[in-house]
Formats: sequence, structure tokens, C-alpha cells
Amino acid sequence: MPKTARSKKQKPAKESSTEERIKEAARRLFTLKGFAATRTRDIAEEAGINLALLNYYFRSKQKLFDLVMLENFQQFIKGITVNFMDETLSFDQRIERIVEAYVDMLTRLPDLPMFILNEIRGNPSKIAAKLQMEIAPMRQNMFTQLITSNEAGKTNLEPFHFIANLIGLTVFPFVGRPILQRVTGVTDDQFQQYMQDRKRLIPVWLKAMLTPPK
Amino acid sequence: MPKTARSKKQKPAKESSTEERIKEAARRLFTLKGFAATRTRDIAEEAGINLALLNYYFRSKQKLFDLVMLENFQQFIKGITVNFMDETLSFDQRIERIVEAYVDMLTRLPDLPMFILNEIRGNPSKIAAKLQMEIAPMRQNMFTQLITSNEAGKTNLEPFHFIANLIGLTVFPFVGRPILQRVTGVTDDQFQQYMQDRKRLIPVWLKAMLTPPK
DNA sequence: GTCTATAAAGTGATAGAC
DNA sequence: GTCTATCACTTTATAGAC
Repeated sequence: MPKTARSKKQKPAKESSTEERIKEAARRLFTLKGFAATRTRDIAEEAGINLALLNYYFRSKQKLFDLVMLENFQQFIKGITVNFMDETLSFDQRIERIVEAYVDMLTRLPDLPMFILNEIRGNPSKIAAKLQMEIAPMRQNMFTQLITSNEAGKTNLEPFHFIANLIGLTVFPFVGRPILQRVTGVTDDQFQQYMQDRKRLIPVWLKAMLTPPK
Repeated sequence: MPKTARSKKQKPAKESSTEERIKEAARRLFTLKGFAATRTRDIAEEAGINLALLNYYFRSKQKLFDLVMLENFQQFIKGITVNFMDETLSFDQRIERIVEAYVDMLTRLPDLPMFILNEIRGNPSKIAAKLQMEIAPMRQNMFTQLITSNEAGKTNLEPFHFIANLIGLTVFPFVGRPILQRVTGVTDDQFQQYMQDRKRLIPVWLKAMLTPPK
């Protein structure tokens, strides 16, 4: 007896349907604690429903996780790539856009990068390959820009370092926030303000890094 | 019947004692997959012994984890602070030493920072407070240096950003290595070489960031 | 759709033989 | 010290009533 393969439109009603509530509860807990440390009972409680209902809607913990995981992943990618492919922008402008989009996304979804990093470490092949594909055009564009600029003698920095610096400067403060805030002693409000400041600062820094220090 | 509180010196023999083998197996798995996702059976298998023996030596999964965790943590701290307190060094020289020590440690123990970050997120208070204490003198020193330098008009950067940049540039490539290597398409050997290059580059970059861009 | 009750499987820990 | 066998408990998933 195959299990009630629900047709996706049982409740045309707005949102905050039961299904949605479960999924969002799952997203919070999975993103915060990971797959193994999250119990289906906790998800059910967080969603304010019964355990059995979770399986009624999503069949299994693993399937629910995969769904949340996929959506998180797409959010993460979208936050980066969406502003980059505008052909009317200069290289510098694109960098500004990327940093701004990143900071805004991470401000809204601060647990996302740790989740992605943990998942990739657990399943090196599964998700990383897909990520590579999605990012390929961006990578290609950046690399050619940087390499030609290097060959023209205008800049002097391996593309690898540029990418590492871009992501490190932008993403790390969110990933390392607990340590960083402790060490520097800044409040939550101050932290948010600093992140906003970095939208302006990081592109300037990155540009300075490009030129040969000698 | 209290459980065999072993006196620490049952086997004066060299190392790779059973106890040590279990602990190292536990370190690998805990560091890689975290507490919840690691099963005691897996640790036993990885160590080439039986499950019961794990409990004989360490009493419980939690106690074994706490031990590994503490040692990892101390390694992490030692790697950073050891070179900083040499009073004969200039500020610039200290930064060079810190970056170098960090890169060397992370090259040996690449999974350590993710482990620490995950643990801190799980128990914000438990470990973070201790970390704050250990780092306090370094923080104090850096902050006063930077603030006086800012007030003298020689530099113009919030200490928060300096710390964030220092850690972000140094640690992030190791944390984000799976993504970074995919995106940039570099081999393992190239990655290691780039990390060595960064020992020299990061201090230069940090110094450039200190001066007002205007 | 939603619940209670329970089956089925997994996992940490111990007893007891050697 | 080390093993096998097993207990005790947790957790996922399902059956079945409403």
C-alpha cells in the first residue's frame, strides 16, 4: 500500500498551512543543529503539531531534510549570482553588488553559510558539484577579467586569492560571529552596523589588494 | 560498584596504546561529523577495538567527547597566542607571527576551526567564555595599539574590522576549502602552496587596510 | 487532516566470560 | 584488558481510530 502521494494542492488557502509550518520549523532546527542532532519530535513540537503529521506530509525525516536543504541551497546561490550577470556593469560595480547582496542575505539568514559548509563537508560530492555548476559563469567571468588585468600589468593577484578574500571578508564575520563578538566585545546592534559598513569597505579593500604591493 | 577508575599509568609502554587509539579515532570522527552524528560503534571500529572497551576506558560517549573537545580547543588557542606575547616584537611583526602560526596550525589540523565554530554555536556559553578569557590579553594589546594609532591619525580602521579581516583572511580558506577549491578549480597541492603564499600576503594586505582609503 | 498508540530499528551502556 | 551478548532507552515511522 503506497502512501498517500498527496497532490500538491490540497489547501489552496494562503500560507502558514500545516505543511508550510512543518517545513519552516524543520528549516530552523536543521539549519541550526544539523540533521543528526535534530529529532522529528522537536520539529513537530516547534511546528505545534503531532509527530505523525510530519510523516504524513513528508514521508520521512530524510526527505524533509533533503527538501529544506535544497531550498536553502538555492537561496544561497540566488543571493550571490543574481546581480552579477548584468552586462552593463563594470567589474568594480559587480563586486560592489555581490558584496551588498551577500551581506543583505546573510543578515537575513545568518545560519545559512554554516549549514552549507557542514553539508558540503559531510557529502563532498553531492552538493558541491551542483554548486560548481551554478557558479561556473561567475567564476569564468571573474577569472578572465583578473587574468587579462594581470597580464596587462595593471594588477598582480592570483584569481584564487581574490576569490578567497572576497568570500572570506564577506562571509566569515557571519560564520565566526559568536567568537568575533566575544573577542571584540561588540553588541548585537553594533555588529549589524559593522556589517553594513563592510558593504562599502570590502570593495575598497579588495581593489587595494589587487595592485602589486611590491 | 563504582567503575574501575583507572590509574592513568596502566601501560607505561610507548604510545598507540589502546586508550590512545580510541581517543584519536574519536577525535577524527567527532571533529569531522560532530557529536550527534558520530556513533560509539563507529569510533570502536575506527580504533579497531570493541564497543565495550570504549566505555571501559572513557565511561561514556559524552566524557570522551568532552576530553577530545578540550584538547582540540587548547590546541587551537595555543596555535594563536603563543607567538603574540613576545614583548620585543613590533605590532607588524606580531601580526606576521600570528598569521604564520595560524596557517601552520590549520595546515596540520584543517578540521579544527569548523569543529570549534560548530561547538560554539551549540553551546554559546560553555566554551566561548573560556575562549574569551584566553584571548583577552591579545585583544587588549591589539585594541590599544589600533586605537592610539587611529587617534594619532596614522590609521583609520575600527579594531573590530581589523580583527574580522585578520581571522577571515587567515581562517576562512580552510573552513571554506571544499567550496573554494571547486569554484577556483585548484588542486590539493596548489591549495597548500596558496596557503603558504598567504603567510606573506595577508600581513601586507592588513597593513594596507589600516590606512585611510579616502 | 489530525490524533494516540505502538511497532521497528538504532544506539549507548553494562554484565559477565575469558 | 578485551571480548560477546544483552539490556534499557531513544527515535523514526506506521497503523488505525476519529
